[in-house]
Amino acid sequence: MGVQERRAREKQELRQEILDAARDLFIHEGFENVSMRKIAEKIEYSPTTIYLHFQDKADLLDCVCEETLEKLERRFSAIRETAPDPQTRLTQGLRAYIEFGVAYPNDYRIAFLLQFKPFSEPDRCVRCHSMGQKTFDHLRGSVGDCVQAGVFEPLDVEATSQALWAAIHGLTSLLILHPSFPWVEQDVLIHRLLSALLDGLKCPAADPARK
Amino acid sequence: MGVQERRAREKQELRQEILDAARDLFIHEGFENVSMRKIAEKIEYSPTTIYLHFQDKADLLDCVCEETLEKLERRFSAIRETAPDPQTRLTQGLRAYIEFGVAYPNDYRIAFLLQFKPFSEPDRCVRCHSMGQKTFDHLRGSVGDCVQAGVFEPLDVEATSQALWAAIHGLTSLLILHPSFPWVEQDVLIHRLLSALLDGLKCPAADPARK
DNA sequence: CGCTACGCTTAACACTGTTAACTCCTGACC
DNA sequence: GGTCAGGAGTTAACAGTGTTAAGCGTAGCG
Repeated sequence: MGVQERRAREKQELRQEILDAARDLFIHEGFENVSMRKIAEKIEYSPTTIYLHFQDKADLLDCVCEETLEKLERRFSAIRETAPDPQTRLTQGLRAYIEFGVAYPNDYRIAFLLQFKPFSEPDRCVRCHSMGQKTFDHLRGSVGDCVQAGVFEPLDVEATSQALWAAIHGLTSLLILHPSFPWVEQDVLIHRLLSALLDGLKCPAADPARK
Repeated sequence: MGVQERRAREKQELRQEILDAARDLFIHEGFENVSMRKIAEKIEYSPTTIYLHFQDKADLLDCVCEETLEKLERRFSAIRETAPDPQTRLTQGLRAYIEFGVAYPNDYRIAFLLQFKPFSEPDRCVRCHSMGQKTFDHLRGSVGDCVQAGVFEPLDVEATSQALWAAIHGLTSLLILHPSFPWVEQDVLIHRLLSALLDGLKCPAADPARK
């Protein structure tokens, strides 16, 4: 009886242990600098043991990526709870996205920069795919609410959400990938991007104080 | 006498041959799927010959990247010649950037997505670094001209240029890296991003026809 | 002719992800 | 209690990677 449950639990525990080790190494040493043997060494098992719990290295990455997206999703949920109105919810969400990426560059890299490679089978990264959708829903919801509230002109919510994501992803990934570029002060840059974007969407009547 | 010149020329020719083979393979099979041995096989030399002309694989990538940036820079130069006014020059430039990335995804990937990795010595990618600056100068120039011409409000040209680059890089790289994402029609998306951005920068007085 | 310099190759090293074959132990059944 | 099955974990190996050290062979010079 209960022996099976115990075994299953132990198996699950080891799986989590592998995942923790992998995430830790990926983040601190970079995905491509971490070998299966290094992960194995960290958890003090043989390399092949990992393959009893994960299909391959990409599968491991997929699972780590899912956890990262969950973390990001929780931030958005928290903002949704506390933001007083649609516009600040949207603004805070966009800022939080960029700041998340800057604060955890390697997490971000795993989730958005190297998870989806060209020349790889498209049926990969199943886990993080659905989690990614869930995260994007927050953005879509925020934009939709802004339109409903009359903050934005009536516009294509889907296209606008995608455009906003693209813009903030661009800034985040450039800050991560090109740290040596002579960027202006980070807050200034973020503010410049967000204000340009949002000013371009706002209903003129909604904010007469706009100079 | 002249034998040295001939030898130098032959050396240069082989170097270019390696570069051509490498670029071709990188673009068609993806950088990480191309080994030094594959490149060597293509040019019918031994793998170690490559090391007589390039420091290592990353150096090869750097050179390919430089060529790509030159190609992009030539596009911008062409636009500069033909565009009738600053605003259309800027718009066309931004569009051209995105379309370049979409048309040559692997070139773009090499130049902007995997050239600058974290965890790599910062003194790498020397060549493409300066070429990248030259390319960015076009954008900065366009934005500056728009401000001068009164199309844009007086604004921080540097920060705005960087924000614009970030936004279009974001869209370009997402379209490349996440082709399976349910994107809206591409032209709609590009237009949505650009119009939101530029509307947010324009001097209200400059375009009274704005609805 | 002898020699040197250099272009190029062979062989090797220390890795990589991944698989097949094997061991060994534990729990279940007769 | 003895036998057997299953499965967790191992070792050994394969085919490949980037890169380097050592050696070969020839072309050009004195």
